[in-house]
Amino acid sequence: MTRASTRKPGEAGGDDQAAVPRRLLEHATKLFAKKGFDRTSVQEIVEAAGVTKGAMYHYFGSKDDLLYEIYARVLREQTRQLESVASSDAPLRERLGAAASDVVVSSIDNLDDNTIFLQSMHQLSPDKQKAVRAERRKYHERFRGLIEEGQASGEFRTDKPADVVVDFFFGSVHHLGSWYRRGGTLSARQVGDHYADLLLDALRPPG
Amino acid sequence: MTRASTRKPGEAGGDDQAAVPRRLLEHATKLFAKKGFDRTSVQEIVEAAGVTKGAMYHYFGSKDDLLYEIYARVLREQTRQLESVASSDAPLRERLGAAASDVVVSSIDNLDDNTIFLQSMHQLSPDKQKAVRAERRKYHERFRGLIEEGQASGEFRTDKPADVVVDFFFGSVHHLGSWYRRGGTLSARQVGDHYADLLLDALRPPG
DNA sequence: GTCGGCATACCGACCGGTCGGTGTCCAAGG
DNA sequence: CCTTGGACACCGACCGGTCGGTATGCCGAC
Repeated sequence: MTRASTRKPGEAGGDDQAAVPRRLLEHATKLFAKKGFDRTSVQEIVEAAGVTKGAMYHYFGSKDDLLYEIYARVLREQTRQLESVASSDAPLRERLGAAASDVVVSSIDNLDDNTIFLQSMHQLSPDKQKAVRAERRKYHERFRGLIEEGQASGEFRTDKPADVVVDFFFGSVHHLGSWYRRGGTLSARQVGDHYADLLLDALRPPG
Repeated sequence: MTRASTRKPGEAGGDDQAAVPRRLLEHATKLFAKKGFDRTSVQEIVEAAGVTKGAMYHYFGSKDDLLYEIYARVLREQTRQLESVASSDAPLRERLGAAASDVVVSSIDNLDDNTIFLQSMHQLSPDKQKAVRAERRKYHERFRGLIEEGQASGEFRTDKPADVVVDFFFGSVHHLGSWYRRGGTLSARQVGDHYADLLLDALRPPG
């Protein structure tokens, strides 16, 4: 019977013909999010993707690698997005609000990746974990910079350390996956705007 | 050689003599928090606790049971605390502030339990998971009640759904474990008060 | 013919859970 | 006081099964 397809490896097509690494990543993401990293066997992943273990270990060095690639993709995308918003020349409140709302929307759009991030990060090998953390910290620092800018200009309260506010906010963001359900009453953008408002208003100088 | 101790089973003592179930729970908590539920073998737990597998399966029906007991303990304590604060006759803002600050402090005091909650809940058997979720929802509903009370009285803004605010806040709380480190510059209570302030100020009617 | 891109068969390690047995304490009988 | 018996707490060897990873072979393209 042989796996259908006489196509070239890199060639795109319908769904079946999508590049093997992409299919693997895609199905691994879904399974990791649904059952957790440890509970998902390599066998399940390759079956879902319609290939065999040989194929997987041809493209990825280990099961860990699969997880790491998922992280890296998410981090790259979020970092890119933040950088683009934060460095515009709009007023500070708008930039922070947009950054906050955007990260919520993108977290909801990719709820699976978000869930994995939350639950499985500590299962990565120590060095890969370190790499992820470093990237993550850079992201947080960029975000914190926006808050500190507003504190320096007097727009934001100064009685709350900026890093506490950052951790406060990203805690909320990371936990979206535990309550947000598609098809609910709120769209991703609505939640994003609510969250952004709550953040900005929490930052108003006390009076 | 025989396990030292001619004490009666229930009898308390130093550390070695603490009741076996307690010791198991204690070490299981630490190990689960450090390495995750799936990555921790029953063998490791019983070795850390200084007993054998036989002893563990004498007191707990399964590895899942161990995890469930840890959850249940935390939930009972937090629910008790919230109920006590929420039903006092202090002004609303004080009650909500105290509830918020308290849950942060208790989450930090038991960072391990908190970490486990975050990472391992989905590894419980479905029925136990359901039980935990139900208890958790009751807790959130009680908390939400406080916010709705303030919205009804005009003290709090009404343009943000109370349940969104609750999820926003508890996201932050659940994520304390990913950044708070003992020995840092902030005490648990300081963080709690910061978080409570941020929540209360985010709830001020917009102006 | 040889090289990338897979498939297939298989290995060794480990893991949760079980189960027959053992030591200890206590209560009752003599 | 000593014996007996049996409940309770625990021991530790063992088992079936699973999993990540590997070794090897095949096959079409160049």
